[in-house]
Amino acid sequence: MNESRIQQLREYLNQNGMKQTKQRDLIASTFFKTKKHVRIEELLQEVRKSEPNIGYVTVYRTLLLLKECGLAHQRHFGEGQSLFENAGEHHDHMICIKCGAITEFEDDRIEDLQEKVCESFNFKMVSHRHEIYGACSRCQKE
Amino acid sequence: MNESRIQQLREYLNQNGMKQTKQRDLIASTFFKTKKHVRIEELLQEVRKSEPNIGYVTVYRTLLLLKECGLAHQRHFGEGQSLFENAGEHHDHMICIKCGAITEFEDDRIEDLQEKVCESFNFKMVSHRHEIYGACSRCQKE
DNA sequence: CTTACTGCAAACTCTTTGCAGTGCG
DNA sequence: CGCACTGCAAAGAGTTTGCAGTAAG
Repeated sequence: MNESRIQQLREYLNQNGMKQTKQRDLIASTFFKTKKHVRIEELLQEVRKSEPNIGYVTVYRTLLLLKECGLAHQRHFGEGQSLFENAGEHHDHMICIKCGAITEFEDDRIEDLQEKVCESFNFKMVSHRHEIYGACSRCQKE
Repeated sequence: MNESRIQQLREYLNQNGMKQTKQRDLIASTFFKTKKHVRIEELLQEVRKSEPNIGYVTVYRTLLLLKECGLAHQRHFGEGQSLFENAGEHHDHMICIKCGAITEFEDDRIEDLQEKVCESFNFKMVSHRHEIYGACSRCQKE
């Protein structure tokens, strides 16, 4: 699974005369291991466990690269920093406005209706985001 | 319509020992006249037509105030600045990734399914955003 | 008169770019 | 070896805060 993505990245690098480096390998494979959404700073901390000298900018640029070749999506929940998520793991999000917990959901019926809405506007969908904000079950009790 | 919102704002101000000022009145009423999404800078330009000395910060703080009392929503499409939109004019958005045009849509069936998803997760929805990115009909032709 | 508001300027936060040195191919 | 990549440091973009003067109640 991760292997095929690393492979995909390598092909992209080759095709564009870009180089494979140990930083990119490390950052990408760490990112692919991450299931959840990750912010640049978090991923930086993570990769620094193996390579303490890696810079913020390299992580940043590698994520942009992954985004470019379609292996990552960049999201902007609420305010503040970007979060990156693995492409292919598409899902929508429920975000708790109290504790910040992010729960994922997927509903094919919603996806279908979405397609229909697009058709009716003659709009060609490339991607979408659907986020629900509210209180998660744990926070409702308090 | 706008009147009742201004009224609502005034009540909120009173209840919280805050003051009614000509800047707030102007900013709020200009905001309520704006149907579409507005960024701070745009609203600033608009109100400066009547009151050239109004500062960015005042517009900013007034928008936060409106958000606080539920009269505005703050959104973060893509990257960059925030956009504020009138509460009550709920709709979802289709954003053209070429020309940036924002089209609004609403689909009750989607809203219903959304409610159901929340129920199944025991999640209490407060608000949501649903955005579709792609090419608008005009840009598809090019 | 007292207390909140305004508007300037400055501080912050996160992102993006410039550049000299490093290392892949 | 040449050219792309790294990592630092500095520049940007947008937002947020501190403060002295001003005005609402």
